[in-house]
Amino acid sequence: MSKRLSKSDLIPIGEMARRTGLSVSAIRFYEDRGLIEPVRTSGNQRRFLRSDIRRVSFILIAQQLGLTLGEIDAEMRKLPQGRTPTARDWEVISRSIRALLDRKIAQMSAMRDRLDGCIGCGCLSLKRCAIYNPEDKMAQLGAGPRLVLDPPV
Amino acid sequence: MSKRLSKSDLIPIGEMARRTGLSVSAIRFYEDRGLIEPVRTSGNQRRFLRSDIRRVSFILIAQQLGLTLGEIDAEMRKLPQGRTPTARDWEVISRSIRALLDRKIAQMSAMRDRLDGCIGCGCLSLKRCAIYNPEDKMAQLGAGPRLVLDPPV
DNA sequence: GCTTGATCTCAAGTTAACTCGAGGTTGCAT
DNA sequence: ATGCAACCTCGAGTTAACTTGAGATCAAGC
Repeated sequence: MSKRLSKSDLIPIGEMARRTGLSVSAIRFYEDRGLIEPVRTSGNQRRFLRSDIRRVSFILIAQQLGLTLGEIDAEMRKLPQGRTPTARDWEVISRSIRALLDRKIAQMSAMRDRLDGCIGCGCLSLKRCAIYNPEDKMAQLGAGPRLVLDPPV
Repeated sequence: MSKRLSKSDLIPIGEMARRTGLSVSAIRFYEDRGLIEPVRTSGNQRRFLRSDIRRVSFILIAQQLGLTLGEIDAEMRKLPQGRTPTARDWEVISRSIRALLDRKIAQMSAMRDRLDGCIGCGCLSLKRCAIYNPEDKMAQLGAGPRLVLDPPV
């Protein structure tokens, strides 16, 4: 006899929302982004697997770490079957995230140190400022929305 | 006799763009945001003062430091006459920016450290994860666009 | 006086990560 | 069988920091 799917194994979106703390619309949005792929009932309603809760948890944790949904998606697609991460996967991924965080912190620290050297100089010259012009071209931040570090405190 | 305004003291927008490295549209945008206030010719064209170059430089430097235009605007309005910052002003402002940067770095470092404790645990549980749930409610990141630390490398 | 390049305004598009609302359908308990 | 909460889709709105484009006007040299 095969393992039956009990009713409680297929979770509707509202319950997903309650269990993960996300809003219903956010969950739908993640589906649009391709981060989760619920099945559908005959009546076209979403039904999630229990493993999707873990998957969403993973997304939320990674977000707390400052990854964008794009970066998170990339990490997850690196997994063998594109599957919900296991404990082992999580270890691999979290190491790579750590490296990413380290780089970002180093970048900000460098900026702060340059600022220290700048306090009191008052140069305010684009041509000479150590911050604005550290070794020619650090200003690779590109177009579009700029570096946003934090919401206004 | 009064000091005459020589032609070269009133800078048109195109020259501003060349001198600051900004695009013409970005300069207009900054004006819309109230960050700069050029005068107008009889024919309604913008003319900038030399001091506006310093003002724009200041904006660009502060942006490199990770401040939003809103934060920059706030800093500048703190100045005595809402004037283009002098060397002394710059010192005061840069100290306050430094403090801001320090806070942001500390926040990220704390997150990274929590990640370290997490590597290998594989819990992936929203209820128990130290990252997702550090002392109840660190998750004050709010709605709207999330923490974006860096453009994709 | 004419041409040409620089400017002008205003509206709409871009990216990220969602939210909100309208108008319509499903699923489950009674 | 019916009522109603929960679900569905789709389009538009939000914020930040700009860009792009259309259609019109200005400034300056020849």
